[in-house]
Amino acid sequence: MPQQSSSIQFQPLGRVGLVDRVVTQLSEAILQGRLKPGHRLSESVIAREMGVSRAPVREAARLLESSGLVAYQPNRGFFVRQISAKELEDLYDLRMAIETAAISRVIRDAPDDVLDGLQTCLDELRHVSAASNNMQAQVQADMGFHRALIQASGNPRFVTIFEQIARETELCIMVIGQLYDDPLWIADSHAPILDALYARDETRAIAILSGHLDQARRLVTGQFRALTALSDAE
Amino acid sequence: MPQQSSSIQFQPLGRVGLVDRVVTQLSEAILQGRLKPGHRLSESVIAREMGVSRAPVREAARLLESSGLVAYQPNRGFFVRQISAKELEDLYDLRMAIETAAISRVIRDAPDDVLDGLQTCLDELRHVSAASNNMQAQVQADMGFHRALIQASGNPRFVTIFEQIARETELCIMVIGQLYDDPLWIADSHAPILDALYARDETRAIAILSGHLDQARRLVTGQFRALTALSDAE
DNA sequence: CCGAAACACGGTGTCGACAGTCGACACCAG
DNA sequence: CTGGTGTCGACTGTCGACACCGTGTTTCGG
Repeated sequence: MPQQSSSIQFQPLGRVGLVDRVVTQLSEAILQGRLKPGHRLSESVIAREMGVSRAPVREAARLLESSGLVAYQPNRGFFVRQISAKELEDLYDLRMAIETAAISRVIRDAPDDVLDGLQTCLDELRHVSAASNNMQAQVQADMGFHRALIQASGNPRFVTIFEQIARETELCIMVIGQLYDDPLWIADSHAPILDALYARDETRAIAILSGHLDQARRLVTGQFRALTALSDAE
Repeated sequence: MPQQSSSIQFQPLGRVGLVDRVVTQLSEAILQGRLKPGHRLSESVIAREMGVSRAPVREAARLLESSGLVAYQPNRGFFVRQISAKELEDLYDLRMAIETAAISRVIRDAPDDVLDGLQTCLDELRHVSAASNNMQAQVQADMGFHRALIQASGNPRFVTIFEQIARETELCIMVIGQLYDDPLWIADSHAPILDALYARDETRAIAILSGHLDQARRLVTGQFRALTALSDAE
């Protein structure tokens, strides 16, 4: 009866361990705002609710800590990370450093067909921001372009740091709720960067990117400051 | 002795848990070369040798993973991180990005007395490299100056990333064994950076730092490539 | 003699339990 | 009312045990 000859009938069924599943559930809950910043993550409660023991939950929490979504206090446990306005500013400084460095490497090393991949991301971004009112989708597409830019640098370490920045920024934007008033601005502000890349004009590309990020920083931190000041007052 | 009032008689006694102690022991063993890159870290063996259970060892290993000293393979365990030559190059690219960004912030924001702190580090560095033949001490002093520079930027995130870079670089240098032939070069190549900082000349400071790091990168990666090619051949 | 399946072993993944610690609330003296 | 103290519940820190997985070895059919 085991007809299991050489064919491919079954895909490897979710061979993911418990830790990964807990990580997924927790990070989704956090990034969807169901677990708010500052909220205490009780290992016991989570373990009970997910039907697993505390060990995988604990490891998942440590993993989430190193990706910046939760904070750990010795003998007190894990809390959903509360990012301050200063930290958000610092985050944009770091992002500026990484992305400008990535641009230099891209202009120096990346062939034109890699840039074509970026063009695809840009089209996708333009399409999403024109068609949809879903802010989260717009943010995702925006991040997608920057992610592709950094991947094009060929430095995996840039990518991991960017992923962390993206997650934490997303966490802040989640707090804000609504962000852009002009969806078209997004795509239009990315296109000149790609133009400069095709032209291999490093100075111009960096200048434009800096301006773009500065504008985003002002927009995001401004609204974030307003929101946190509001909720602190309560 | 001034009659200290009832405020400070006791210092908060260090409440270090088992995890921290395991982390310390392991990272020291790795950084001192007693555990060589690629070596498997068996939780059970370490736990038995340190007289603790596997749980703290496991957590310590996860911590060391996020600081880049060990690598984790699912269902296989933890291994002392083996850094490739490409990764080492990428590491220097990242370091360049962080340090140049830090310099911009320092020149823009840091008052002169912070720069005086850097001067102290530089003196220390000069003293160590002139007096001692201990390579490890020289590397420490060198990193100390760069660490102070980055701390002066006022962005804690730069600092954490630098700490990670420093640890991994140290891991590579440990593999090499002997590095500098001219100890005086070290101090002399740092001084102009500080001069440019005092002069608030951002372009010059960045140019000098870039040159300095490029030189260090060439020196380190060159020897590293030679060494790893040698040990791969065996 | 050789290849594949069964096996044994050491390892990790997960679990439930117990002791140590923290924070809140009630309690007490002044 | 106020500052300090005792008590308690909930949680984390750590442990030993067991099942499962990966890997090298043995065994068996050809």
